[in-house]
Amino acid sequence: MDTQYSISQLSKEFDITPRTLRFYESRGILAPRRQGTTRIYSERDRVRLVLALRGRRAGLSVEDIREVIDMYDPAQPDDARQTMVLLEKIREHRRELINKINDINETLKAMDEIEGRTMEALNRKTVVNTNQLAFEL
Amino acid sequence: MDTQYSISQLSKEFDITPRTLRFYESRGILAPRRQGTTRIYSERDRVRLVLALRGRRAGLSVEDIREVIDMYDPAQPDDARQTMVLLEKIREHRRELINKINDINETLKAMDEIEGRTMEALNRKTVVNTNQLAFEL
DNA sequence: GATAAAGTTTACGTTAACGTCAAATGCCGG
DNA sequence: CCGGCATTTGACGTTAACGTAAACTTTATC
Repeated sequence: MDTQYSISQLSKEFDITPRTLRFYESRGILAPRRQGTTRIYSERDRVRLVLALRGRRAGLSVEDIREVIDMYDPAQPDDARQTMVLLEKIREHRRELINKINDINETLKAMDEIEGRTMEALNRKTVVNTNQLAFEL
Repeated sequence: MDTQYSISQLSKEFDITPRTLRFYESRGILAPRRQGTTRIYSERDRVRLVLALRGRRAGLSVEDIREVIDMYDPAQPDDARQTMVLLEKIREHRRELINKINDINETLKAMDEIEGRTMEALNRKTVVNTNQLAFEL
């Protein structure tokens, strides 16, 4: 079958603009073939796009995304030295991501506490308001 | 004791520039008192800065950070309606953060796989190189 | 074969979060 | 009193990740 997609199909499916797809192409993340001048995206492009959007939501830069995806989907085998360099980059990314998760968790904990305290305060206020209301009736 | 800090002390401690501290002040996150024209940061400022930097690493915008911190450390009690609005914002933030963690975890899983495959490839290459080396010797 | 719909390139615009001067002021040891 | 260092305000500069508009071409449709 070798499914293929137009730029508008992909942009609708993932709720991004064509501009974003062209931008990712300009940064080496996507490489659709051309039919004349029109872009035609393959299944492989679609997979790379999924990974890219996930990385984006995870907070990676477009450049980082490209590096990671290229490792995941190696077009040409690199020499060992180059591979080690990239491997170290991946590990660094991972350390950063783990730190990020920790920060997020801390923030979530703080939010929980805020929510608890706020609800409590809110209840107190509601009681007061109810009393006032009762008083006025 | 009521410890207090100069702008350079805080910027060194947290490895940020004075510019960042002034910027956060301009956005309502910090509010150091002044001695003449010079900023003097209190322990409360320091705490708010810690929260701000954590939120920053977690991927919150400065505006979001301000909202969250203000809820955490309410200067004046808000009316109930306003409180509900902020509370809903907090909950939305939390949903976003949880999604973010999921994306990060997916990315980490992909990285694990990449690392495994890369190590494998690397080992194969090393063997080849070793052979070549042996051949040349 | 006109017209609309979709796509293309080029290029300038936008926003967030600071960076980077510049020019002036405050303060301190010698 | 002076040179030097810390700070201040103000303003323009920077980068990333697209948005937006213009001017055209291609493709589909009636």
